[in-house]
Amino acid sequence: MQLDKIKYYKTYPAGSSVVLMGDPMAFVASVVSGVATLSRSMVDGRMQMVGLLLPSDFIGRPGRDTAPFDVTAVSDLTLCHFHKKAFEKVTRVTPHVQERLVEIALDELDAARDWMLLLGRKTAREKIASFLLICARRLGRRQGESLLLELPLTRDAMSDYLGLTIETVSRQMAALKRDSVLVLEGTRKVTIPDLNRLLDEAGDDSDGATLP
Amino acid sequence: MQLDKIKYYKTYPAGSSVVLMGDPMAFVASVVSGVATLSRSMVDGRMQMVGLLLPSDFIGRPGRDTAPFDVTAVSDLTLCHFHKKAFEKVTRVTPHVQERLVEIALDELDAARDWMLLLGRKTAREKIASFLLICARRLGRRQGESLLLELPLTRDAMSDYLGLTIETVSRQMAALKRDSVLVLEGTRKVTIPDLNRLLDEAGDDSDGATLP
DNA sequence: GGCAAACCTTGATCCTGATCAATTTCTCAA
DNA sequence: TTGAGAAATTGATCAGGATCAAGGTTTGCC
Repeated sequence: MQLDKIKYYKTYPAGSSVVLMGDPMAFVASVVSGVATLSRSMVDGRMQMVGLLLPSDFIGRPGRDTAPFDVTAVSDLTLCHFHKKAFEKVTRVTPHVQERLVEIALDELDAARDWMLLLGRKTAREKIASFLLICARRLGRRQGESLLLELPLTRDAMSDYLGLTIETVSRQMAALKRDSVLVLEGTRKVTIPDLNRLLDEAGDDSDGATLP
Repeated sequence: MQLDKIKYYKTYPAGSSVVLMGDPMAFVASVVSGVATLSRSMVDGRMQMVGLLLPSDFIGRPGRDTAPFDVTAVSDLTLCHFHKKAFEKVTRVTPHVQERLVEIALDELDAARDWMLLLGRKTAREKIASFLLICARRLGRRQGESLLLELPLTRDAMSDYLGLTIETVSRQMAALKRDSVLVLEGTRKVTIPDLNRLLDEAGDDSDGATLP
């Protein structure tokens, strides 16, 4: 499609900033590899992650000029960029792409609203379970009865995702491990022996987890 | 515009349900008068408001069939409906409207992300102050130095908005009143003598509040 | 391999907001 | 105007998660 002509790749090292809040944001992009986060923060340093971007996810705000959040590479990250102006010129004459953008925005909105329920009403244990479930859906690989998963975030980033402290994350991970809801190998490799068990722990209405 | 031909009005009494989670949602609409809320809830009854709709706001999910949340009229409510199919037929050939839909979705997404920061990281007092600020921006009327405001929600609905209990909402309202951040006349009428004071209490980076 | 820095865990204590329990104040219909 | 139900306030107590404070483990660099 026409978009192919205006794209270019760019990489960011783990920990580096892609965009800072308030910066002009002259591109849209999609994640090729690696993990990025969107976050908002308060003057005193408190911060809340408001978006988690995995490969194939879209970053950008067609029609907007400045970023209302920080975008950070939490692992080495490769983005496929499009100059925003050029991108907009294409979309303006391609209703199909416009429709897709509405689609993407609504998906993010749904995710944000689930996340709001998590932040506002779930217990620490439920938050951890919910997060693992979200990761499992995107990154999990079946292995016999159980599900193997490599966490995309550090404990610290998980605490920013969930509105908790790092200590509480650590303790609840330990608790879920103690209760055999999960098996840990190191800090990032998680095995989930029984997905329905995890679903219960997350407190979600169990519409049977469908997975890759 | 073409949309005028396919619209119709409908009213809902205070407290009634407009759409239930999982229901097919064959319309899009905009709020003419009254207040509606979007909310998600858990099996055990815990619930979190995820959207607050005031006059001129848009309800609906072009391209989606079922509602992932409850829509409730919290006051008597009048909506201007459009059959979704007809609406989609119009938008498909009207890039301008498509663009507007992306715009609307991104606005909601920004609001959802601020809301996430509030839910995940703010104290009860900051939550209340932030909520009053949001209301003030949409509904406040200048009166000399101060700002007059009629709250669109009960204490109970405020607690669902903020991820608190009704008792905490009541106590923090009392505390802000005690500290002269606001003046209450009855439970719904609020006067804000000094908006910057409220801004400080909300913990937001103070980009001077601009108001009607 | 050795070392430093980052990352993670674990324990003790504290505090904010939840919970439980009465009242009190509104609202509005008869 | 009155009375009943809804909405809101207020008090006492509790508990989940934050905070403070050490240690223990990885990771990666020289």
